[in-house]
Amino acid sequence: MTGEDEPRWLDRAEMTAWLRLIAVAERLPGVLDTQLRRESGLTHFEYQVLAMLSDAPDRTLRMTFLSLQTNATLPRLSHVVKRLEDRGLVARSVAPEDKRAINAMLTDEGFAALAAAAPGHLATVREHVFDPLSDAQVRALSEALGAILTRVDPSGDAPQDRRATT
Amino acid sequence: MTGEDEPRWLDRAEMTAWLRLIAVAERLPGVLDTQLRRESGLTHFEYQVLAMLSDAPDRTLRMTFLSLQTNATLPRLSHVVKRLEDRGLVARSVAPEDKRAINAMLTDEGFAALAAAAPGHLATVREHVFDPLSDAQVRALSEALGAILTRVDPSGDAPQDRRATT
DNA sequence: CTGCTTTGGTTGTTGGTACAACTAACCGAG
DNA sequence: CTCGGTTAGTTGTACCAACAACCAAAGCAG
Repeated sequence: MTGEDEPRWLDRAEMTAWLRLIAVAERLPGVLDTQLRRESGLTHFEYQVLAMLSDAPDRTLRMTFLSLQTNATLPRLSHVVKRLEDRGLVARSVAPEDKRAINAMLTDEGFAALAAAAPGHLATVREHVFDPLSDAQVRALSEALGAILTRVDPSGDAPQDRRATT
Repeated sequence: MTGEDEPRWLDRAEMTAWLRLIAVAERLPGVLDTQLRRESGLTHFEYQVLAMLSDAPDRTLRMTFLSLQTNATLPRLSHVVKRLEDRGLVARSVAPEDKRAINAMLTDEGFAALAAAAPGHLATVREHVFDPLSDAQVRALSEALGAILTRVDPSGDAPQDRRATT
């Protein structure tokens, strides 16, 4: 059916890069989650949601937009936002102009929780990611990851730099 | 107690790199898992375990070593290997020289499952990761990730290039 | 304004991972 | 040889995410 050649194997340089990429992809989320949960009682994903909201006009965003920006499926976001709402960190309301849509808004308590969590999180990110990198390495890393993202996320929704995530 | 300064905020270049890094770390595992589960009935983590074993002498490795190489905790590996054993892809046996240790060995069926899964997986890796990268970008990515790994995984256990993972 | 399709979101279930507690084997000091 | 500590691994629980099924509002054809 798909009369394609056997794709060529990875050479040694590609293999090393690949092993390192999956190692980072596997371990980094755990590092971030562990620090945030211990010191702030937040998941890294919850932190991202709060951070996105804190930077939005009126601290308010649509669920669908949030799910794209945070690399999450909509069901996942729905569950998480419900828990955040139960904890008083976020409020939900029906959007006036489209009664299907839901606006998630960061509450004052949510903002306070984010502000309390941010310094420790930022320190962790610096320590584990940026401290060991030179400026040139940061640029090179960013460029390579950007190229990968065009394939992993063809719609190109993810990395809208809206100023504050960390 | 820890009389440290507020760590400096991320500048714009760092922010972009950071957003892209967490986007890749969040989405890439899902892409790999989805393809492998649909086409081969394997998790990416299960695939890694089988691949590590297939490249080892006698297709046999100790649980602890496997857990380090695959970036997994020991409890996680224990659960997964048990399931793989139930499916006949792996066999476990007590190590003769240390009766605490367990040797996991790839069975013939396990090797067959790996061989069947490999081409599709390799194609996915090429398509989503290496196709959009130049050789220079691969080298730069690898170098930056290596630097990050020294912090995320201080013991330096992860990326022993044992030839075959993908 | 009727019916079909698409879009936005929620809910239930299932499966996998983390964390903590536990058992068994090894090992070194007395 | 035995006793405390360490290492290797398993088991149970609790939580989080993926997937599928579902509901409601919007859009659009006729």
